[in-house]
Amino acid sequence: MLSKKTQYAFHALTYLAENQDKGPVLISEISEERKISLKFLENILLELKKSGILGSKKGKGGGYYLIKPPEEIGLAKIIRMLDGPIALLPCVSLNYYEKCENCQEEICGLNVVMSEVRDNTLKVLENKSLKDVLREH
Amino acid sequence: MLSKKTQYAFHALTYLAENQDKGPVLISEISEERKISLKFLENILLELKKSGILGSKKGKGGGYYLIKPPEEIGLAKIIRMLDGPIALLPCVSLNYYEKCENCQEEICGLNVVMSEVRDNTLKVLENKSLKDVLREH
DNA sequence: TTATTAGTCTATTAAAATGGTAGGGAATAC
DNA sequence: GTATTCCCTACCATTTTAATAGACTAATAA
Repeated sequence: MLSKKTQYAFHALTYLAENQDKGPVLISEISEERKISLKFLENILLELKKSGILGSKKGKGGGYYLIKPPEEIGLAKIIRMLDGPIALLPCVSLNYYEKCENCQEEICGLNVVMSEVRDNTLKVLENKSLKDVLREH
Repeated sequence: MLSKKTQYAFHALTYLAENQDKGPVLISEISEERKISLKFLENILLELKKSGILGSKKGKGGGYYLIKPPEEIGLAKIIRMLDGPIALLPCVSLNYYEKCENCQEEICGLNVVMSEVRDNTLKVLENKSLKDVLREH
């Protein structure tokens, strides 16, 4: 399951996407509209900024904003940034690969099946963007 | 990611499947062969027994054994038993459904995408059995 | 230049989940 | 009846998760 953090991130990002025309949006506005703890949301948005998805502006008229159009922000990327691996096993993860301790991958049947699961999942997540999960699109 | 518990369960189950002819297998044998902490493995096997996948026999000559042929033990079932939901969001889980707090499912784009992910994942996991992950099959 | 606004950063915390351990109890075989 | 083996309950340490606190910095407006 996705963590609350990632779920909140999706809420925040879709809100930002749906209000792109308004310029920078206040953390507090997103927090109120999407019912997310203000301070928790602060951390999340900061992390998204550091990952290069969001820009920000301080002072009056400031806030957060998307720095790329929604259709260029892939869902898989968002999940990986906040939750880490998408794969079900470390030994089949493309971005967070780790060798299995007590199993030889070459003859491991699980490896094969879990690779298939991963591919099926990524087929969806890598081809869908923020735009695909907006209310109006 | 699957928990260690579930990963160990797969190890143990494949070991049992590969040694079905030998009758009941000792926990300690599985523990040694697959390098799993004995006491932790005890808990796991017990849980699998309670879930109706394994049988056991006490005393000399005792141990654990599969009570169904490997091809009848689906991978999705094993994961759900030990790790819970397979879906990425509670609101798209078939077996552990929970309503999202601050979103209306009818108009939620994430819901649609995550349902698709779930279906793609289950397409694999529900159609593969223990037999499909054995070394020799 | 000062007050205000709004994001930045570090630390802390409480609760839950994870991974593992301990040890006695109960059933079975010999 | 004793050795064997699973059964059961409780416990523990560590990590992760979700959330909070508060001081700090940058931008803007008056």
